Amino acid sequence: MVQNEIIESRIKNAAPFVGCPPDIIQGLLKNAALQNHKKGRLLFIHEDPADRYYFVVKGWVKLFRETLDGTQAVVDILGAGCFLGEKSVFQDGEYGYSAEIAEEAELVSLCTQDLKAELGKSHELALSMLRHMADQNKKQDMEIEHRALQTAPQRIACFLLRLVDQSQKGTVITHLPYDKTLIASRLGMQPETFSRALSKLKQETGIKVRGASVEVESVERLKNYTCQTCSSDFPCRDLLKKSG
Amino acid sequence: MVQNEIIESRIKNAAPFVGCPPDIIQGLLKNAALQNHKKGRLLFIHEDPADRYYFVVKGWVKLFRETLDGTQAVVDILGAGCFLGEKSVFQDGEYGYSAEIAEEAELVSLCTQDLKAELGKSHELALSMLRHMADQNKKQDMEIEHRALQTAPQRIACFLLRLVDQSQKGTVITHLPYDKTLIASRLGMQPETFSRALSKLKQETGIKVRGASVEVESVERLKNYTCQTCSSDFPCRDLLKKSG
DNA sequence: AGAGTGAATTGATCTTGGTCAAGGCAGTGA
DNA sequence: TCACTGCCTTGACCAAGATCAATTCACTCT
Repeated sequence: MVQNEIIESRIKNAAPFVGCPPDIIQGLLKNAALQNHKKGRLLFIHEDPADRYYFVVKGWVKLFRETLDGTQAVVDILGAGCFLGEKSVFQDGEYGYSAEIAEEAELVSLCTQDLKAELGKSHELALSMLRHMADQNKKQDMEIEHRALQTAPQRIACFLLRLVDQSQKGTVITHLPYDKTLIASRLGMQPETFSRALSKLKQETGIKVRGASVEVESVERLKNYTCQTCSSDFPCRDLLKKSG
Repeated sequence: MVQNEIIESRIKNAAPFVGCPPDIIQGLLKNAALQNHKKGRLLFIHEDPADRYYFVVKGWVKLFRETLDGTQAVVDILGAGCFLGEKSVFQDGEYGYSAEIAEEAELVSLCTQDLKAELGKSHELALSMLRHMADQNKKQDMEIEHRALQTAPQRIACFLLRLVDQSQKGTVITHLPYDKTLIASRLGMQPETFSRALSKLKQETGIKVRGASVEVESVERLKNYTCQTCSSDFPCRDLLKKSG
């Protein structure tokens, strides 16, 4: 059971599970499995019956929905430390979106039935899951606000601010975590718009971009440019709380 | 304690409280009070410490946030059967938005401390609150999708479809629940855009509008016009579940 | 009935981002 | 090294919705 120990060490401190007694954690992990997936692999499809949910150890997963007329809307891109499909337990046992591997990923696959069962047993688990859901809620709230009020360059700046360690002074260098096209879809814009908006952002805030690496000369300047049209002060409240 | 009985009868079957044992309900209502408020009354402000949360018995409440540069973004408009401010319990005891009476309203004001205490005691309450939060989540998901993919006339049509009893055949007549300006802000558009989009909708789907009353000749035609750009079939899943 | 108020409509113009088309650039594989 | 592929960028044009300004409409108050 070496694999199980690895899984346990990675997952037991994840947001929805903190503070749970060990036997509940064991119950949750009863049917867990560590998996590796290649880019492009489809994990599940919107409205399919949900038997598994997942925890991201490494890599990136794209969540999206498809409309009747075929358009694809990206819901989120999840990285290490995030869960996906876990909310199906409260939503008639169906997935609320489709999920596809965006960059080669290592996942823990878990059983939704186990989650349901343990939720019924453990009050602690229910409470931390509640906190987790509330955080998700807040995150979506901000997403709605951002999409409504921010311009394309501001949305990119906001994305960058969330990448950099905000406590740092002076010049900071970061790397875009995945393709620009994917970032664009994550931010709800077209690749062309992303490209142009990034150019504008360079002019306006003095950042420098070469390939995937971004040099932010003054975090302050980025904040001034972006956070005016936001209802909460920077650093954003949801930054410290991870898990999708 | 006549007032308490009135309150209890109205609130005990609300989504987050269903299936709770009577003593827990009593605990929740310990510091409850029935209130009447005039239009324009500010209930609480974004990021203020949250001591009360509310249940809407009658009327309409506007939820919104204000950005640093003064723009107001409407989060939602809540009617009878909805809660507001209840999520503060999981969000560091702060309100996630400001709330203002949009149309003369009757509310039950409840104590967040009591909610917190009872959540700690009752596993049932935690579980139904969890379901409630999941529904909210789904609702927000749809909101994001709609704002991204629907045109202004489609958003209005979607709003109308949610007003009419969808099972009805033939011509249906509804009434807009509040001012057009308010509906516009709820749908994230300007009043002018709303007006023009409504005209277009009249042409395209044959609906008739006079003042606040709307005559829908064919619900089917409205669906065809709107639901193409949506990822879930009509009738939308979230329709049956109320409570904001 | 008439004045006054706020909501709603309409027109003209502008801005943002989307769409379509054409290249450019970087990494891969023979 | 050279083609091939996919990602990214750039340009020209378009469409949706925002903005600004001017009425018009509906309702209340006197």
